Amino acid sequence: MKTKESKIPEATIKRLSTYISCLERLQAENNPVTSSEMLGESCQVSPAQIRKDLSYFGEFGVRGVGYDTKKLEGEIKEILGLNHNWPTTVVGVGKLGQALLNFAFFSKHGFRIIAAFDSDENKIGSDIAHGVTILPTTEIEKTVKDEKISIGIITTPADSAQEVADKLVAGGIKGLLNFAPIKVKVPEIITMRNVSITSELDNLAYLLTQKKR
Amino acid sequence: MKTKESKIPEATIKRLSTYISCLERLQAENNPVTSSEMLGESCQVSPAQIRKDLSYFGEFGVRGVGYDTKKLEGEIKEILGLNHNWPTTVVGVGKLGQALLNFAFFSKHGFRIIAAFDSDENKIGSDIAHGVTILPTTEIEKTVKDEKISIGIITTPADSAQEVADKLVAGGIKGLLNFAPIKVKVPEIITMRNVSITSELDNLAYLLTQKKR
DNA sequence: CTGACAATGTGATAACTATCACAGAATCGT
DNA sequence: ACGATTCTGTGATAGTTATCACATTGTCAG
Repeated sequence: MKTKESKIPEATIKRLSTYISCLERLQAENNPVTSSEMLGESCQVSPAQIRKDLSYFGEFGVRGVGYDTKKLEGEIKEILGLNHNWPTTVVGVGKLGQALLNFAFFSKHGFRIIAAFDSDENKIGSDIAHGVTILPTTEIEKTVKDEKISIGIITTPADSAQEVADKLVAGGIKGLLNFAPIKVKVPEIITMRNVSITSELDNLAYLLTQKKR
Repeated sequence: MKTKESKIPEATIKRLSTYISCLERLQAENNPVTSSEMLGESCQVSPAQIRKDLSYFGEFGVRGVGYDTKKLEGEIKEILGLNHNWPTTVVGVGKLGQALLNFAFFSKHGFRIIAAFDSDENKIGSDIAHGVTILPTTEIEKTVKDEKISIGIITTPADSAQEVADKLVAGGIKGLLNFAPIKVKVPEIITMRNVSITSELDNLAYLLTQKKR
């Protein structure tokens, strides 16, 4: 895989991820080969867009034929770096944290959950995390350092999110995914993404309001 | 509020939602008035961007002074339609569904949870939904119709998401927010948004992979 | 071997979004 | 009362992303 010099639109990366699941579905439906048109149909993206997205990274199809679904899935996973084995942790074992820990997706995409943390003593050592060890949040820095954990997922309430992020950063975390409804500040070097459930709902409200007119 | 004819960038709408929570924080920190610079600092958006975003909808500030934090928050909620009291339902009372039902945000932003649905009989009538009635999924169509529910939140596993969406649509739902990791197909008239936790994680993996080079 | 065909890969173009820079408007001190 | 000051609102501009259209390349039948 040769990453062509220039920079890739963020939207392209987002779509690559959806292509993976569409390719999985196409395989399950017995399509060893697909076209940009068929794939586009399957994931609601224009065929030209798909070809353009892929062209940033190389040539994966065969002209006049299409794409090998299985091979293309592998190529995209390679591009996204899903074949690295990312040591991951979840901080905040509330309902949302439990939902994530219960999520088959992780192992399939190369994320290995090393540990979970919570500030509630009653949860320490309990079985709610599907086999994952739950440690007190005081152990975050040490554990991240010792286990070389590179990805942290924050599923705490808003008011402890910043504090938890600081601890993860102190331990040497590389990337953070924040579900708490607040903007967490971290040093430039840390890769940070926020998932804002609230803004998705607000967005929906806006679209519906518009439609009424 | 006068919506100027032209169409608004989706990114603008996304940001408006974050402005709300930043304005709340600024108020909590005793700032009755703020500037585009201070607000920008607070939510990591450029001052020019904020002014441009607001300018699509009217004039909300005072030149030489800034914005009344409380008033601006109200104006943005008005723009987004968060004062409408949206009857809402959650389908799928697993961990993620429970997390959402437990989420104070809803009432503050005008979403009123009318009912929740699950296919698991043991959950019907149980107390896991924070006071919200849990009904069997067979009741979806009727309830949505009777209660005039306009927003549906899908938090089922992937394999029942489409089926559930169909029932909601049959009941006359207006907008859907889908958390299931699959693209659900609905008629054009329905407003649909997908929250893809998987693609956020994939995105993070990609960014980290890049950084290594 | 060759020509008809099918679907990719990509340069050119159009559409959209963000940034810049400054004119305009309100406040405050003297 | 007025000039200095401040910060908004916005037209112009630059930058980014998606779409289009077609040249290119591989397949397959006869």
